[in-house]
Amino acid sequence: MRPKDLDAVRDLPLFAGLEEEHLEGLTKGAFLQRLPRDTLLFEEGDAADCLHVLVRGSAMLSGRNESSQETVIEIMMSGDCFVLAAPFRDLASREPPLARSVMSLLARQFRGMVRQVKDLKLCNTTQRLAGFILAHAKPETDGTSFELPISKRVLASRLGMSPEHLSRAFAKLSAHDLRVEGSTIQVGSIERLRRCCRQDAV
Amino acid sequence: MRPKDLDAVRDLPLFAGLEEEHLEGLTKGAFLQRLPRDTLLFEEGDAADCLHVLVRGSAMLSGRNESSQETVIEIMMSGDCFVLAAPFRDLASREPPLARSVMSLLARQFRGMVRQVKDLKLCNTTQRLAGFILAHAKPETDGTSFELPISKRVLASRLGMSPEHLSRAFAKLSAHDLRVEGSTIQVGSIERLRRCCRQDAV
DNA sequence: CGAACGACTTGACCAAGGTCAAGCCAAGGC
DNA sequence: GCCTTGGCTTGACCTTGGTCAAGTCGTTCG
Repeated sequence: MRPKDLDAVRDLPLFAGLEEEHLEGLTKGAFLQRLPRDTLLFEEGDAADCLHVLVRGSAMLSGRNESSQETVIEIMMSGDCFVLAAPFRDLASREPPLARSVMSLLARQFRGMVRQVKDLKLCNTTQRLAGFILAHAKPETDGTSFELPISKRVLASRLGMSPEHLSRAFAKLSAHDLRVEGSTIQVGSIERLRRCCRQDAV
Repeated sequence: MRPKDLDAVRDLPLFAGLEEEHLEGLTKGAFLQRLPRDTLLFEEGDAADCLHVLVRGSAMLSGRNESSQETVIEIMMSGDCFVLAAPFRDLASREPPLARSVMSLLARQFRGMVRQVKDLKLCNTTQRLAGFILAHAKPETDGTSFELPISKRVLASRLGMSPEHLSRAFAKLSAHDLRVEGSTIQVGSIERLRRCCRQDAV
């Protein structure tokens, strides 16, 4: 790695105040990648085994729907770091458990928000509701039922739709083996619900 | 604080593996709050001086528009922790800088996503574009101009609209002292742009 | 018990934004 | 120079979902 690029990395706010020896260790194995445009850096589910630092150019974090539409969730510019999961491993073994816990909690909350952005951009109201129900129906067996933890008014707001439209979304799902009675939801078929999330043609 | 509640807190995954003495120190000043419904716990901008652990009931993280509409961004249930910024202070002084940096970076990325969720739910396309421009127009002086760092197609996707509609949004803003020429944006009046974000009646 | 309230539903209408098609224009290839 | 390509814009049309109003039903309060 060229000293100039290495310096750019070492000067990042992320590494500010780090002792030289620690910094040395972290950047020792570092290498510079020059990537052609439109290169896929990594995909959801890949092992996060690299901390990426964008030295020049831009990169996009994009999300994909069940129906494989795509949306740009965040745009990274020079100096931005991503896949922070990467330094976790090192930190995890060296640092006290509390730091680790806080980081993993933050990371989880972050993923939750990314998920919500994806849903808002790529799913219609019925699909978002179906997704919410799927996430809350435990155990994931046909016929399982659960109580809505919140009022339908609040649920509508959380899902980004009007209360009126939430009603209509429930009505649509009722045609797909879902029973709604007050705040009790009974899922007739997990699979049919999943299919609602995937396809738009219901 | 009742031993039973204290135990519930100590058993949280967040504190898993923590040495007893450290745990003692963290929970020593803890207290249980019983809050009536609809209590406002804290607002954006408040000093984050408490780590909240939800023992029973539910809480909402909600966002508010410039035009003071409101939306529910996340719903917290029993066992959830929030305002993780809180333990930062303690950690920051005790832990190595890297852990601190990673946490603050994660926190920043998290806030970015929250911001995006708010925008998607509460702003129309023109307002989102105006917001993006305001965030990228540096210095924040009338007449300032800058280059779009990405293609308009990608920008549209990032802002959650079709490329066609992005064109129309630019056209609308052109009536408000914004000049667009290729990928060069010139902001005639920061104030007028801000007003676009606030009001819906343009 | 009856009134009032609040949460939800339903219907009619409307507006924001997506889609499709056509056209413009600058850049690159022949 | 001319043609093609790709990014952007514009217009016409349509879908999704919001808004407004009315109605139902269960709960609380006199």
